[in-house]
Amino acid sequence: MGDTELERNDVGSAGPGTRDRILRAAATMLGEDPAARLSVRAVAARAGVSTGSLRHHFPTQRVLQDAVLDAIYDLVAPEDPIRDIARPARERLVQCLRQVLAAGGTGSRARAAWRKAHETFIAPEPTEELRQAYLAQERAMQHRVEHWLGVLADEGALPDGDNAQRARFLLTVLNGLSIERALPGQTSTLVSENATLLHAVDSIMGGAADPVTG
Amino acid sequence: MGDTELERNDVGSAGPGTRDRILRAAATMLGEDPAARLSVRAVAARAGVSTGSLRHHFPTQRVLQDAVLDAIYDLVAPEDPIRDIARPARERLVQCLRQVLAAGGTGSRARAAWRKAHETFIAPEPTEELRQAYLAQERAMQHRVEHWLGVLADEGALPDGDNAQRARFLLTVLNGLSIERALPGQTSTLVSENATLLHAVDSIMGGAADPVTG
DNA sequence: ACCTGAACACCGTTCAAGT
DNA sequence: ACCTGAACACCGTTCAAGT
Repeated sequence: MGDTELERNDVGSAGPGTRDRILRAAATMLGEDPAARLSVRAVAARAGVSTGSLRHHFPTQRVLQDAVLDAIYDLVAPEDPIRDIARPARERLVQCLRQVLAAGGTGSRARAAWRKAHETFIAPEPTEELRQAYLAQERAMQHRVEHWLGVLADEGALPDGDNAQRARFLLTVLNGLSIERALPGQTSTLVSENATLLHAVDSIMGGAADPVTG
Repeated sequence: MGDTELERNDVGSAGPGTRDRILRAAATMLGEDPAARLSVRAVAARAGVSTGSLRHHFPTQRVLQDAVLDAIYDLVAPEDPIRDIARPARERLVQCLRQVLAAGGTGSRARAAWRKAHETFIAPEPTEELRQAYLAQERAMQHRVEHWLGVLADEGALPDGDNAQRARFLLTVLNGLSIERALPGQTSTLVSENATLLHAVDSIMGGAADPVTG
């Protein structure tokens, strides 16, 4: 995996090639509107290509969307801790998740973040447009976590299984931890948050016999 | 609250009424296949009703799906199922957790619940008084979950371990699922929420070898 | 108020046909 | 191998028309 690049034009000859043009068009559309749906026809039209041609390069809509996300991540995030093969797999995964969590901040920053989330996504009536905007974010996160799981699976550190569902599970745990950071509890955030994260990771890695209990 | 019922036929007169028939049809379809997509036409046909009529009772697809979930939870969870020794332990625990989740509602009710939570606990500066108020709630929930774990442990259905930490973990998952219900995603709430809940329970019961993967 | 069914504007995927 | 565009079988939503 990881064979996703936006550019690799061979010699002078012609322009970027159809595959790239499609990827570019889709990325541009996402740039203009993060909630863009990237339908076959819309992307094909934007790339100046037929739907059949698009399907030839990206046999399925899911493949297209993943490829676009991969291409964007390739541009934007050169490396992350998941590739640090010196350290054990589960430790790296926890590290990655902790990074996501850290982005939400703690204390008043966490509260501000959720205030924002509440204002934009929860308070207003959920129009179709809003739903799409949120789904775009969610899909990006989901894809990121799935990417990490994919790396571990390639190493053989993760048993075969439904990585999409595993990612959903981990994201739910992250959401739970994140909202708890914004709530006025005290609870040994330091200890119990970490235990929860570790347990969640262990539960998908199938390694530990009796997790959580410590 | 709790105004979601599958049945409440008045006197003799006619059958269940269109709204109920639709709800029943959808619930049946979910029973047959938990991954059913519940499209307008499929549900309408199954209920023996026109798409227009379906739309009259459920103005949007999202409303339909929320209503079905509410109806199912209403049917299925009348009172504390933890002591129902006829059924397997993990099933009962899932049931209890689902009940907690159901109390938060779906759709606009879920959003209202989180709006309230936001107003009272997240938005204001966390005074000591506020923290105590929240902690009281949290402790109640924690205690409830620990109670369930205690019952299962007494049966020998749960390996020895730190039930407090296990409860914390489960509450975090519930928080995550609950906030996701208030967010405008669509994501097969029906399927993936259930998978997440099952996985969370399996992970603390230490039973399954390779959970989540299905 | 409740219900019908056609119509509209979209989907994703398939495929014979071209170059 | 790559590309085209029509065709198929679906969507969710809207709406004039009936009762």
